[in-house]
Amino acid sequence: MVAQAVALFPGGAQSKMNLRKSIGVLLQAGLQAAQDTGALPAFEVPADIPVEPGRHAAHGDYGSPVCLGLARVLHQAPIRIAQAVAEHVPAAPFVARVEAVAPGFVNFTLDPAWVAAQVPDILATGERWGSVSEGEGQRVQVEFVSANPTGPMTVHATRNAVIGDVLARVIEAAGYEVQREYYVNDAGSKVRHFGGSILSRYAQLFGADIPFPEQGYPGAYVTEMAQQAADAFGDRYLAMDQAEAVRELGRWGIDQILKGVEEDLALLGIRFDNWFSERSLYESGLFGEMMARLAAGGHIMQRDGATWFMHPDLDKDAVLVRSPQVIDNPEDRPTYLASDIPYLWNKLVVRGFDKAIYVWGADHHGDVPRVKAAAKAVGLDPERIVIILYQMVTLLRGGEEVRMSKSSGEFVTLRDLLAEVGPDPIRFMMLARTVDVTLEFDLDLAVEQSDRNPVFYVKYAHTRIAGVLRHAEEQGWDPESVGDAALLTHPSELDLIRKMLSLPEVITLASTNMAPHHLTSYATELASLFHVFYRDCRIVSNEPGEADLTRARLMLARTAKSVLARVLHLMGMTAPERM
RNA sequence: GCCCCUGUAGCUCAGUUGGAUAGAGCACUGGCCUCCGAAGCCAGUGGCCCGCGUUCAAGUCGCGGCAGGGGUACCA
Repeated sequence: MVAQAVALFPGGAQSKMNLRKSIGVLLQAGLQAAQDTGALPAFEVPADIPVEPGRHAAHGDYGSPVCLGLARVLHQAPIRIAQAVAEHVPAAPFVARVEAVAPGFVNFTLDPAWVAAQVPDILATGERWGSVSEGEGQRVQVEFVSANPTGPMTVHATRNAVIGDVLARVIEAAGYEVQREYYVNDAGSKVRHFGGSILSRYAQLFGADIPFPEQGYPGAYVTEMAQQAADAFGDRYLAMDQAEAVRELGRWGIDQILKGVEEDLALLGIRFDNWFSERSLYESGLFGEMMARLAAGGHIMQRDGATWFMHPDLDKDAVLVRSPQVIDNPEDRPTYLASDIPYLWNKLVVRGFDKAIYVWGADHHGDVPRVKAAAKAVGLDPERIVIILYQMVTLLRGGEEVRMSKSSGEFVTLRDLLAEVGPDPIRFMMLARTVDVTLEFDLDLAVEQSDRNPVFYVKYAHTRIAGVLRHAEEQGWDPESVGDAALLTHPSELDLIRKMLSLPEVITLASTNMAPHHLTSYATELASLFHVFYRDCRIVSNEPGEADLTRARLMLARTAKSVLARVLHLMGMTAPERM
């Protein structure tokens, strides 16, 4: 045993690493030490050591299969390697036992006294508990929602909003500097179609007949907007040139819609640092610069009077950038890709973000290779682009799917959901699945305030602790007193603390995998372990001789409450004192 | 046709990048409040779409099927 204490996990606010990684570092040291003493032949210590939480009590708290993989390189039985490593792992204050177990796992058991001693640190760290420094201050941008501003937020866009927002929160907790941006698609033909739709309805109010655009927006909200326009502006748009009226009403309409989107998102607890106009990419001349840059690189081709983008990575020979069907304004008919290229340049070069994260519905998956190819073509590293694709949402009501169709203008909006369900269940339900699966959103379940609804389980644990703390105060206990953590020795107490100690790992996992759904399962597990602790351990005891234990348990309860609040807030949910 | 996602318990889903005995909620059955919030806890029933392959080890990787959803460039 190498007599070298390793301060890998200082705990508290200074904690920059998670326990799993610390165990990995210990294993690396053990692998090296075993070679140095000749217990193992020389080989290169792997840079990345797999460590995972033990799934069964017999496996300890963490285990690593690294020696199973080394068996081939070293031409030795994995169990022999594991034994050699286990003997050479340096001592660390948080590890009580290191064992080699057949067929070749190295298992670690945390020291219970160390575990208990972390409680005051976690409590003192408060809402910063769980933060890690993976990001090392890198500046990243998360662009999300970015729904067309031609109609209210749909449930599909709501999933986007929740994923993007929670991702941003998690990435911040992982040590990145994050900007949240909404990309406003205010260029192109849809503004015209939208403006034309409003104008047509508007004209009807004055008894005039302006045909409804073929690709117009039929929803009832358009008619309501026309009424608002009539109230605010009178009939002035009938007097002016029709194309001009379409343009002005289109821009006015977009502003109205965006205001509504901003309000609805605020009710969900989501705000953006920046709203970025697509049109500005054309007005600033950046689009032209990018086209010139692409042309210089031989990536532009003219065909049928249109402009096409070419790149060897594409499965098609070329992708349309700009259409020949230009009328008066040449910027009116760009394609999606056209603005995406200058936008990307703006993010990564002009504004200098280290990474650009996009949250897209899976129906856009076909655009991924194009944007990556465009990045390469203008000389940007495609690794700096991270695109999260999430699958569709289906709504259930009364056990049946609610059919939605944007073309008919009939769809359930975020505003409907907020009125019917409220922000917390929306967020939890939208978050509880991986982005890769179609989300089934059960409206009846979401509104149901019962034990069938998982949303309330976590919040209930928080309020339950709040209730216990209130009770303690009524009994004369000082809720702020710091107890003696060494008295926390019950298995249910230690299980609860170990779960709290693993929050940094969850944040690392969710951030590196861009998988915010891990938070929901963590929150549920943490709540569950509190309930078990509550069942097994009387917190507030007036028995003589149990005053110190009560103080210690009150401290643990407050700590659990703090960590629960931290997780709820990472998910953008409230942590109520009563419910 | 081609591309992407999915297929795990009766239902809805996890499964920490290939590890040890595959987990949770709901539903169903039975138990637990004269003491801190029973929106809670405990116990029981029950599962990896099919085939081949890679590997010491496959729910996880590869190939081929089957099934469902999405996309397929002038709407973005």
